[in-house]
Amino acid sequence: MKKVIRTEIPRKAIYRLSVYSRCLHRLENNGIHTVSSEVLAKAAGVKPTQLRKDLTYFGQFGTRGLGYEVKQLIEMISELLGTKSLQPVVIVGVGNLGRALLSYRGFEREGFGIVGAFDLNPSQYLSSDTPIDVQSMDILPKIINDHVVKMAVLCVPPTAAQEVANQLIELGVVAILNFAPIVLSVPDEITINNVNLAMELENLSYFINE
Amino acid sequence: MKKVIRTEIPRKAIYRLSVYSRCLHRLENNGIHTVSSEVLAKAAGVKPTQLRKDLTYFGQFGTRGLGYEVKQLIEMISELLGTKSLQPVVIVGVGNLGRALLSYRGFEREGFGIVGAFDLNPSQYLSSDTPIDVQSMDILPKIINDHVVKMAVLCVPPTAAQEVANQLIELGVVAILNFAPIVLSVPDEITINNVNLAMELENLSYFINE
DNA sequence: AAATGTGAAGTTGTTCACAGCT
DNA sequence: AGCTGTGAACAACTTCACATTT
Repeated sequence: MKKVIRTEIPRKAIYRLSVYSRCLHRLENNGIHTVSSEVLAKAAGVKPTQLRKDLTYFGQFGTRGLGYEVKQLIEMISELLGTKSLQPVVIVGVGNLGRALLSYRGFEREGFGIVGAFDLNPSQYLSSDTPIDVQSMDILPKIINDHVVKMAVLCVPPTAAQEVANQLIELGVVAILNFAPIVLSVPDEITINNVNLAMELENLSYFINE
Repeated sequence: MKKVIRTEIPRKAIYRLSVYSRCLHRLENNGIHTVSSEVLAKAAGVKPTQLRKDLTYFGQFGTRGLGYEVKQLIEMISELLGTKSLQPVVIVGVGNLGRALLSYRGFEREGFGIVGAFDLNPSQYLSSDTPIDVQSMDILPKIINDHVVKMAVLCVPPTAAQEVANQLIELGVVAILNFAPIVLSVPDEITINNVNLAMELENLSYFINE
């Protein structure tokens, strides 16, 4: 039944939850305890009705005549997104981009713990501050098992991406953040999010032509 | 009139052009000269009708009974996206993420030339292979002018993002790839593409809850 | 015969308008 | 009185069905 409900919730609405969460944190830091859909929506760059509709996909969290309690909304969003506990993540493929993501410490800051980096060519890469071990692909199964890893960041070359994705799925990974510029074909129950920086630039380029 | 046509083309269709382009290059490398919407769509992970509809937003490029000429389609897409000539880009904000993007050489590979990196704290950062100069923000106007830069990658902290965006727009930048996790408010004629890695992970996290 | 191009139908996502709480 | 929650209207996007071309 949970599944049925989920298929009815627009993917975009779930993305927006992350946006709302960020805005709410900012409000909280400013000592604001209660917020109306109008104010929060403005901060998030959406229409108030959309915010309200998004929230009602998951339940009723506001008080009519008053608005939403900031703390409670934060709580419920992080509950929904499953970000209350640290989520273990592996990075597979440590070329230029993988290295870049490793030295960028953003993942850790946001509640995701990188429990391993893997590549065909294991090595020790000295990031700006701490050394990071890039392990052999042989160790991948053990690490995924030991840490019960469900999430992977995929930075291998496009030619290898499908194969590695299959491998990850076989090992129990159910969500992949894919940086390889190819369309992965995976079973329905696996979630893929694609990030393609070159595509973002190309897209911008389209809008430049004056 | 050009503008009018454009507003009718779904943003998603323009993203898909990039996908098609990649697939077409792969086909070309495999020595394939002609492709049907069915085959190309499969490679791109979309329905054939969608591919055809997407293309007809821009004109008629196929031959009935035959399909599309690979080379010609590649040509027309890169014409549309404006990727035929090297587009100059500046990176503003060289913290962890900015540094990561600099050492990742993906932009250059895809036809975008980084003509400058800027930060409040100029420095020389030694990337894995070549040293990169991080220049003072004072030089930004000169560089943007000299290279006629229309595109910027924004990696400053969220608190500074809006201000820097305003500055860039003032200087003539019309397209911004924004990595800062805030909603930028800009004039309609400016295009913003947001990339937020933490949000992508949070989104995946939602789908993990078994 | 094969495959594109496209108006129309269908689906999904957004916004409106207002009923219903507090 | 103020602001949420929501069915209904609307808009955007996708898919279908088929006429059209080679």
